[in-house]
Amino acid sequence: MRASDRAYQALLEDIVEWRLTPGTLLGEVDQAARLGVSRTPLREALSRLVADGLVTPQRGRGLVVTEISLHDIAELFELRRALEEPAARLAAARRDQTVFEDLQRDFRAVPHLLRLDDVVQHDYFALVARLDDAIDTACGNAYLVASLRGLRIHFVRIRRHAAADIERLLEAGREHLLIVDAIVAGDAELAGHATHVHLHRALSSALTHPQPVLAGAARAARISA
Amino acid sequence: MRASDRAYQALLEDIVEWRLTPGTLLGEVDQAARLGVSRTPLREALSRLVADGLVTPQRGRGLVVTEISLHDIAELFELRRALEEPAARLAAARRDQTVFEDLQRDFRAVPHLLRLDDVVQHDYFALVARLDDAIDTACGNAYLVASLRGLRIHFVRIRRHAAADIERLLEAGREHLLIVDAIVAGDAELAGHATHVHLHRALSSALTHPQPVLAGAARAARISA
DNA sequence: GTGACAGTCTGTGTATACAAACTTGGATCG
DNA sequence: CGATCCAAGTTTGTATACACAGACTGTCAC
Repeated sequence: MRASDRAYQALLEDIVEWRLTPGTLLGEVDQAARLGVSRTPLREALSRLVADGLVTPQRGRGLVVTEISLHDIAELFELRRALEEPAARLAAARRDQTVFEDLQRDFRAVPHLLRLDDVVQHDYFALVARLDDAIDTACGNAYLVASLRGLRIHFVRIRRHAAADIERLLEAGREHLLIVDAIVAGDAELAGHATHVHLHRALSSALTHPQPVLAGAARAARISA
Repeated sequence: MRASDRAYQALLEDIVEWRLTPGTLLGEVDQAARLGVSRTPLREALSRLVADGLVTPQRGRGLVVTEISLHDIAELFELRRALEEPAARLAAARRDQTVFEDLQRDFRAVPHLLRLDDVVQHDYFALVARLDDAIDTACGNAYLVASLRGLRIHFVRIRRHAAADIERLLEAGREHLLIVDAIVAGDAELAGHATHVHLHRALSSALTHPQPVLAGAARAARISA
């Protein structure tokens, strides 16, 4: 594996897992030393992260981990709606039915999954990731999928510290199930609208339960400013 | 200006203007020598182009200028619809009215613009670019705008050698005018649907008038394969 | 005491040198 | 005659060194 790939993966993980918090200055020599690579591959990794939007060049300071505010989250949800509604519609029209029938079974079992203990929350996210992959494959549009992948990186960062309200997860499971049902039925309109509903609920939940980490991020931003 | 930026701009122009045709192998030493920069900034420029989707890593051969087929164009139009419809809707809701009233005047004058001679086609594209910028500003969503910008790069490449049918351009002007009218009126539904109509017509036109360059690209691909 | 200027220092941008991997051509063996 | 292996060359990946620019600090002058 290439050193630049390792550096990219390591930095991506660190940012997404909030080990590198928003506003953190990413000096090339520091990070290169920390990750055990030289500056050349590290710079490539950083430029990829800039392209992803996880790192921002800040005039006079260098590269910093991108800040994320509640307003950013609202904008991200707007873009997500723009991309995921058409993706769901296209998936409903072009799907491989058996794949989504499997997902149907698994999403019906979500209440079981979440009732056991709260470590299984991870399993639930893995299931959602499977749905995302299935939709990506089914919608059959490489450019759309590329945009979706770029967008989802931001959401795994947000989700890491989202309020893990079990009631909300169960509700989200039901919303996802409806999307899957619609795709199985080949009902593009319903798939799109069910996606709209799901994103609306998810955003409402995110905005009414302000996440502690975001408050922390805002504080860090004020300090570093 | 940084050497990596100059290299990026130069390569971008070369690809978009079809001086570097699809399938062309971009050797690092060759291009670095041609552009008068060393390999380090050139590699950064290439990685940005890969992120843009204009250059593709081809296993075993190195980096090549991305191929573009009629199928790709259809997929690009799907993504464009996904992004531009919501952008138009948001712009209608959040616009600064005076900006779009100016555009209204200019789009009404398009028949004049195009009747003079066919060099002015360039002025027409500049006007469309102004509309794009106005919508970007008005829709007030940085993430959506970033995705749109990434997408538009592909369309300037396609458009360079699109069949310059004057009738189609006049029709496109009328379609754009309707979008502007809807935004001025604050009618989000109409803005979205007018955008849909415009993109549908544009795609139909692109598919029914197969562009000679794309045929050339396909031939080049066969030769290099 | 405050402001401005200069010097130093840190950090990014670029170039070059070196190493490793892959491809291609040729030669040898089956 | 064909296939496989080896070797050489080309090309990418990585490291390091050097140069330049911008920011901070200290001192001097007003």
